[in-house]
Amino acid sequence: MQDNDPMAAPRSSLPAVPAPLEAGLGLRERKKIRTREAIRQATYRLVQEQGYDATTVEQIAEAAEVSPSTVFRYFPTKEDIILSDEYDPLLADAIRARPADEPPLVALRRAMTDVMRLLWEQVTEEVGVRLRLIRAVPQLRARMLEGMDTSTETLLPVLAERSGRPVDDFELRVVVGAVMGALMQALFDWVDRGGTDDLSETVDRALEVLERGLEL
Amino acid sequence: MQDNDPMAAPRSSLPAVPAPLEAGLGLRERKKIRTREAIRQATYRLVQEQGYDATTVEQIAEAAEVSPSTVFRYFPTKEDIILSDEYDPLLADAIRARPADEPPLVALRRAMTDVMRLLWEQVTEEVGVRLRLIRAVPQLRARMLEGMDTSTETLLPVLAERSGRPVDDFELRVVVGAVMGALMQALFDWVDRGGTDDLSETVDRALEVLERGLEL
DNA sequence: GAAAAAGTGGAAGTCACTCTCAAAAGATAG
DNA sequence: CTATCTTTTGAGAGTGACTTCCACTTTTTC
Repeated sequence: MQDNDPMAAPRSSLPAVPAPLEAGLGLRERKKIRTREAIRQATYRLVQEQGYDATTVEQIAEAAEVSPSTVFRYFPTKEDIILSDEYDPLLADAIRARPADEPPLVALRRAMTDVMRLLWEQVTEEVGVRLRLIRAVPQLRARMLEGMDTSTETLLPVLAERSGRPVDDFELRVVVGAVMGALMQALFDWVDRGGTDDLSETVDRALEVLERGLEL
Repeated sequence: MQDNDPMAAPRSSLPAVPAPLEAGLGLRERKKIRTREAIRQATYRLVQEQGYDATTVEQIAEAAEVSPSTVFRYFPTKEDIILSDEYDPLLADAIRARPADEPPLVALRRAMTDVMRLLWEQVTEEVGVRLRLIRAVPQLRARMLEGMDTSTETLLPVLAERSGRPVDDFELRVVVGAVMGALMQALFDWVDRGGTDDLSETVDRALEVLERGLEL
């Protein structure tokens, strides 16, 4: 029992992927995926019905038909049940996939809107629910912001490579920070506007503002 | 008993001011200030000795010679003992104090470096300790980021006025978000570099990058 | 089919945080 | 300066997230 936390969840700022295809996996793995999904579903349902704070882990456990201790085996914290996802590597790949002669910021923008579009197509509804929750519950907002910091660390090496700068370059870091900050506000603005129109377009507009040089 | 939480602490992303002058206040007020300061001091000391998680509120209460319930009367959460400050209004004023013909971003940069310089002169040591803690403890980092979001909301109306845009203007929001994101990474970079050189200069350099248009 | 590995539930414990209430201390009116 | 009113405090009893530990069951492996 080397690895006593075999299902630790990566953290980021975007919704979780839908259940991966249960292909060619042992019974154990399939069950794990289902349990994980059951907990997540139960959580979303209960939280929408009763609110985040009013929903206890015990209730979640009961609804997902597992014990409370199992809930914590799958997710390190209650917050993570809602916040965990695995989009950072997706975004990193999307950037790497852009033509090498594209300037870093443009590549980042295109990659990001691509990923957003994908997201939007796959899990439209959940994106809205999640972002609305995050906007409303301070604890979740704080944690999402931490996720953005994590994303920053993921993105740094990728953009360092593309721009030919060292990973710990001051300007690079500042620029990535600016992008994340801008992105966040764009997402919030989208939620405040009702969260109905195309998310990827909102993101694209935000990053365009940065490219044009932050004129006001 | 209208106001049952008379000492609620404003939140932001910068260190707390040193104990305000206890001028012409009743005994009651003076005691409150001292209690608040005692709690804060005790917390800083214990946290540096034992680490953040290892320090319980009970210990803090004991060291500050108050009851645990009193600690929570003064600070809404343990995190706030370290994070609470009142710098947002200071920054807002500093911006308003800039000449009206200065472009918004320039005014913001100058105001911010001014405030940072002031901070640096007044509470050099605490700034370092605080930022190092924030960098190291995930919970605090998350909460600080939430503080940046709060700061964003404070700054928005001020910059809206200066730029002649509505407060809910999309581009405005994105730009302020970008500034805060950049600022944060600049602070982290400063901590990582040892936190010894001039903080206001670091901040100034970061905002310069934004003004120049995020080239990489 | 038996041993090994992995996953689960249950119980007991810690700690942040809330609520309530009565006692203490400071402000205020006469 | 004393009686009263108001604010602040501490004590105690919760709640709920999270941890740790252990015995038990289920899958995998040989």
